[in-house]
Formats: sequence, C-alpha cells, structure tokens
Amino acid sequence: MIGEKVSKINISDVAVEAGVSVATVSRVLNQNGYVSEAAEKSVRSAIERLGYVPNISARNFRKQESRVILIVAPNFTNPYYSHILSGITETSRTAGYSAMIFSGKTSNKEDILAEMVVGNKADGAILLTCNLDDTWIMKYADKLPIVQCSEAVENSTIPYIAIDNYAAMKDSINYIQSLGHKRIGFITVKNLWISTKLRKQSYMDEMKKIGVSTKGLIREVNDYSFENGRLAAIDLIMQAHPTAIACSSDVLALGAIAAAGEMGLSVPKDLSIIGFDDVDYTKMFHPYLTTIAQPCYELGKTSVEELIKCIQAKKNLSDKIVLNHKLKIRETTMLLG
Amino acid sequence: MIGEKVSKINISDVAVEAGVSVATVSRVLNQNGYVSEAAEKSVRSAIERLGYVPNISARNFRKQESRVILIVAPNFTNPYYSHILSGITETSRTAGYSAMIFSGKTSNKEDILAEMVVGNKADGAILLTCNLDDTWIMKYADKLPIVQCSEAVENSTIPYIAIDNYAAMKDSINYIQSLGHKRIGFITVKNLWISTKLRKQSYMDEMKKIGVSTKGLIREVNDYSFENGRLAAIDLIMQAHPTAIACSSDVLALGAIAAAGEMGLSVPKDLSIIGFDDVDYTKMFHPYLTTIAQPCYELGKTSVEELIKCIQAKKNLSDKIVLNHKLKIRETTMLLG
DNA sequence: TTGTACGCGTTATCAT
DNA sequence: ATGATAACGCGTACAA
Repeated sequence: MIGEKVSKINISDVAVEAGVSVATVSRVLNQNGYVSEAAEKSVRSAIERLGYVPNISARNFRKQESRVILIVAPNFTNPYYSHILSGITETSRTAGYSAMIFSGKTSNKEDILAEMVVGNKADGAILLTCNLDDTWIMKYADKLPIVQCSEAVENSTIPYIAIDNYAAMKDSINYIQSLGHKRIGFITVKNLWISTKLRKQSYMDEMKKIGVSTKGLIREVNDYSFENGRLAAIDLIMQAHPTAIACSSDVLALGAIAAAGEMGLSVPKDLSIIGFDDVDYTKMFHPYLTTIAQPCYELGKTSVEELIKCIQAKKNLSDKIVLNHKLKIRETTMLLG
Repeated sequence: MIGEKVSKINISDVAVEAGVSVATVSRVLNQNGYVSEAAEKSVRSAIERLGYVPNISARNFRKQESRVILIVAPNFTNPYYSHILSGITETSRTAGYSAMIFSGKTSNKEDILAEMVVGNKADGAILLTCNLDDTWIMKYADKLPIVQCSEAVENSTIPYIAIDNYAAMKDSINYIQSLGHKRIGFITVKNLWISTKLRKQSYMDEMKKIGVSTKGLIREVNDYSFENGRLAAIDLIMQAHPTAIACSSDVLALGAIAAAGEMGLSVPKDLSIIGFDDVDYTKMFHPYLTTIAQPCYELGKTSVEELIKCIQAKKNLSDKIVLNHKLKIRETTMLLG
C-alpha cells in the first residue's frame, strides 16, 4: 500500500531533536528573523539526521500561495506553442515554481481562471492566446497576476510579451519587394488575434507604398492548417498569378509550397514563398523555407520572469516587452525574373 | 494590489448563513455521511448566495493529497510527446486532476520524483521516458503511484502503457518485403529505450526469416534528428545500395528522404522509405510518408486512467496495457522494380 | 441526523 | 535571540 502511515517527521520533531522551538526551526528554514549561529547549526544537523523535508502543502496553505504558474493555450501540439512552453517550464522550475498547463477551447478559459483565483490553485497565469475582444480578462487583472504572451487584448493594462508583429511582417514584405516582386499574395487566418491583425495591416501598408492594389491578392482561411494553406494557394495562384506569396504562418507556407508543386510551379524559380514563425519543420525538406523567426523559447522565459515580478510586486506591472524577430533567408525566395 | 484582504468566505461562514454546523456543510460538499434534505437545501442555497468556493489548498493539506499528476518527459517540443501530453492533460482535467509538467535531463528525474514524494506535491506520476536500466525508478514504486508511458524499465512491476513495438516493426518490415524488397536498410537511434531495442530486434528477425544478412544495412545515430537521419541515409545509400530503408522514427525518415533527393534518387521509384510514429509532418509535403501510426492521444489518455486507478487503489497495479498501432500506406513506398 | 472539537504542519505575532 | 501560541480552512471522530 502506497501512502501507509510512514510517520513522516515534521517541524516539531526537528525542534525537539535540535532542542529548540518550532519557531526557531521555521526561521532557519525561511532564512528570516534572528537566529544564533549555534541554534542554526543544531537545527541543520537535526534536519540532516532526521531527513526532514518541509510539507509544501502545509506551507502553501499557511502562506496562501501555491508556487504554481498556470499556462493556458489552445493546444501544445503546435510547435510554436510547444517551444514557448519549453521556455516557460524550464524557467519556472529554476525560479521554484511548477508549471500547470491547461489547453482547450476558448470558452473554458474564463472558467479556468476563475477556478484558479478562488481556489488559490495558482499564483499567476500566462495566457498564450486571447482575442482582441476578450475584455473579460480584465476582470481578473486585479485578482491574479496575469501575463499575455504572443497575443493581447486590445487596450489592456495586462503585461504583454511578444515580438513586434507589424515590424516583422514589414521586414518580410520589404525583403520580397527588394527581390523585385510586386504581385505579392498574402495568406492569413480569419481570427481575432492582434498578431493576425497587425501582420495583415503591415502587408497592406507596404503594398500601398509601392502602389500595388491588394485586391484579389489576399486569402483568409479558417485555421492554421497545412491543408488550408494549400487550398488557399491553389485558388490564389489560379485567380491572381502572384510571383510571390507571403504567409502569416509557416504551416500555411508549407501548404502553399505543396500547392505550387502540384500546379507545376517550381519554388522559388516560378514562385517565391515566405513564412512566419520559423518552427521546426521549416528545414525538414527542400526547399528550406524562408521565414521570420520568433524567439519562442525566450518568449516563454521572459513571460515567466515578468509574471514572477508581478507576483512579488502583488500587482500587474502592465509592461509591454518586445523581443526581436529575425528574417531567415533560405531557399524559397529568389530574385524575380 | 492583488490579493488584498478580500475577506474570502469559508466553510464556517456558510455554516452560519445556512444555520447549520460546519460538519454538515462539509458533508454536503463531500456527499458523504447522512444529511437531511432540508439541511442540504439550506446549505446549497447559502453557498450560492455567498459565492463560496472551497479552498483547495486547505482541503489538499487536510486530506494529504494534491490532485496533481506529474508528467516527466525529456521535452514537449517533439510532436510525439506533445500529442501524448494532449491526451494526458485533457483526460486528467476531466477527472479533476491538474497536470504538472517537468522536462529536462534524465539526471534530474530522480530528484523530481523524490521532491514529489516527500513534498506531497503530486498524487502520482506519468513517466514518458526511461532507460532499460533505470532501475532506480523501482525505489519509488511503493511510495508513489507511477505509470510508464511508451517506455519501460526492464522487468519492472510498474504499469506500462504502449504499443507492441516488436509487432509494429514486424508489420513495417513485412509490408516492405511484400513489395519485393530484400536489401532493406535500417536507421535507428543509439539509446537504451525498450522501444528502440524491440524495433531493432524485430527488423533483424524479419530479415533473417527471408535469409538476408543485415550486415552493413544498419545505421545507429545519436539522436532522433532530421540531420542525423539525413547523414545516416547518405552513408547507407553509398555503402550498401538498399532498395528500401526502414526508420525507427518519422523524423529520421524525413532526413532519409532529403538525402535521397540530394543524391539524385527518387522516392519511392528508386528507393522506398518507411517511418515510425506518424507525427504531424508526415503529410506536410510530398511524398507523404508511409509509416506506422501510434495512438499518441490514446496513450496519454490511457496512462491517466491507469494512474488514477492506481491512486485510488493506493497501490501500483502493474498492468501492461498494449494499444493498437496501424500501418499507414502513403507515398514513400512502392513495388520494387 | 447533527454539532463540537481537534488535528493536519506551517508561518507569524507577540512576549520575553 | 528565542519560545509559546494563534491562526490558516477543512474533514472527521465522537458525542449527542
């Protein structure tokens, strides 16, 4: 039987063994308050001899904290999220926190937050997705430290860690334009994320600058899937004959590459394609994808650091932290002509 | 300030409001013991009015449990693990457990388990990797419910959820052989996992059955990376001129496909390739990969179910659960000739 | 069927 | 510098 009465030793056992009071043991444990060198030595030795380990459950209960960070994302199978998750888990562990993850439909997000707040189950939360109009999140901003990673609610005062999506897409489009392309198609997703909105706006602004109408050059699909990228590209190529296609995600770009192949177009000779994110599979087959790299691991790491700051300050700092993106020129783009 | 004295209501507030004792409220909450219909109604109404939510921290402390499941894996960026993780998190949430994840080097695994056991931080653990000789795990088997998912320690009594790796690779090799191939190369990884061992053994046994020596046909690389698959395939093709290559992972197979392309070989016309796992990117570009599919989500789901059984039984059940694999015939394999 | 009272292990507030 | 002791919120013997 697991969990049989193992007569676990507690702080008072240690106190007796060390010949001091529980208060002194606690002070040694928490390194606060005054305690003589002799007493400390005696306590440490008693702890060692007895193999005492503090009961975290009791401590958390007493201190009204959990040392747990909640992570909410739609899923973790998407490599973009899973890399952020790596940054989060490793950083939080180093800082003495455990990472608790929740994935699932947006509809559940509010329930989960509520559960955390009232149940004292997490000391803070990192939100990996939210729609521009998820203003309900603000309701929790003064109840629980929250950090938004990658996405944010419009006009929110909640801290936000992300790249500059507008500037990143500008770099993408400018690069393509520098290659001589003018008829540049754009494949993006129909959702309410701020990143999506900024990327599209950036594309449109840069096209306007070179005086090319985007009419008929934009395709908005329902989700970030390979198949949707493929179908959108087929349609786009047939209708608009672009010489280049910029995508707001790598997976969409991979779909576009497949589409081009099926239609007898060679990438990049007949069609240049550029992605966004730089997830693992951009270099898993030729042509390697030209794309904009996001610092996923750092995004996760920074989010945790910011969240812990908020937890310690007992308030949301409403910092906006922007990390650097990077254009990765590889094999799917080339000079026009 | 977050966490300001919000004067959270507790069980005794409810008791007062309902005009009963805390014991009665507790009995209603936990649905045990006798309680009159009138009292129950009164309590529920009071709970509703006050918006009372039990303090999980206090409850866990009192009951010496955590309602947390620990998940240990080398990483979660690998899609194979991330899909298992999905199954785990969704299932555990449904069952009222939170999933806490730890990734990192094998060297830390023992520390983490120890921490969980003594600190009462998790009610059970799911181990996603372990080496054949990680017998130290057995030390914890009678201290904490543990389930091994995908991999297992040799001769262990700890429950184990996985596919039949031997039979799965047998299906892979037999299928390739049925296509007329005899010089079948094999790319695998140098590690101490039971899955690796079984897959290799299966390959060798099936080759022996058709009387073909495997000498020079096997390559063992250091890790499951695309680049290692690519390099191994280049070497294998140059040295041994196989007509088909079986890989013990999809990523290795993708590397092999890239290698073939670089060497002017067309897949599957000049070389058939088969993978293992069926992760997301097997269908992200042509030729789509023929492979053996593992039921990742189910693997995670079943692991949680088994673990909860163990937790409730307060002992490790030492069940061995085998889930079904499936051969997925796609575009990287064809009749020899 | 219900209520009283104690204990879970810790931290923190007071005296001393 | 140290010790006694009161919380923290809940579950549950035990008594009624």
